[in-house]
Amino acid sequence: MTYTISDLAGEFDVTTRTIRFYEEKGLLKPHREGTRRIYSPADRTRLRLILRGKRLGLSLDESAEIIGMYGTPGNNRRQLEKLVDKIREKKADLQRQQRDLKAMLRELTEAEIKCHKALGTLKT
Amino acid sequence: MTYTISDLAGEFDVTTRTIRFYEEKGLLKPHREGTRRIYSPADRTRLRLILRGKRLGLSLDESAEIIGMYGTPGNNRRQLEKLVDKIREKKADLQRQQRDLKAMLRELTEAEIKCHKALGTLKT
DNA sequence: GCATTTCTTTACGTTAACGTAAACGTCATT
DNA sequence: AATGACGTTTACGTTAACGTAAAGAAATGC
Repeated sequence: MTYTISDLAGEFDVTTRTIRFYEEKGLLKPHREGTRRIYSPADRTRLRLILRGKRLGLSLDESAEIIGMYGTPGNNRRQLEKLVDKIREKKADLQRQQRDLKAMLRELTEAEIKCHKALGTLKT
Repeated sequence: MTYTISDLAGEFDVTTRTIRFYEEKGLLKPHREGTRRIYSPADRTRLRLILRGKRLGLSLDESAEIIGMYGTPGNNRRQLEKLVDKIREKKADLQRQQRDLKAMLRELTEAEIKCHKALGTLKT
């Protein structure tokens, strides 16, 4: 299965300009058929991951770095250990973000409850 | 207790320019002592919330909107219901973000395990 | 009292992540 | 063969969130 650029743009609700921009930045390298871009399922997955990173507030560079970590790890020992360290760093970042998220969710829930109480006293 | 601008800049590791910028955008309104800015604990809290929003990838406008929801809700019924709706929308956004976060954490953990296995076969 | 630090305003500069427009190729349909 | 629908490259424009620099007032240390 393959996709055109507008297939993916439609599916993920972004513009074709955006997808080309990601390619320009080296995040996607679709196969070419003549001059046309042809996207594989793997390309589609990469785009999905990029957009997910975006929703988490990551820059494109950060997303690229993280996606790079999913690839097959080299066989060099030194590099492997370095990769593990980087993975742990990213995980730590995300875990902090998770704490921030939970805190904000708690506060919003509190605010919601306050609204309900205010509505309650208003019903009379 | 009050704080100067560089107190807060130091504590939260941002520049004074950043803090003034937030004020320019209407996110902070410190009291003035002559021409000097004086920050109350409430101001400090607002700054903390802004920076937390930033870590979550929110824009300043979004953070401002959310912080506004924590205030005392009006007494108008119509407005209260609208506020509840907005709170629920934000909560839904954050919950999606939470799913994205967990997915990414899972994948990073998988990658980490792959590295460990690779290191294991390398030890021989 | 003088230098140094800390504050102020004003204003132009910078980067990321696209938007927008022009100008053109190509394929399917009418 | 002409009309659209879709693709391409090239290039300038835009917005958010600050950075950076200049020029000066005020407080603080010695």
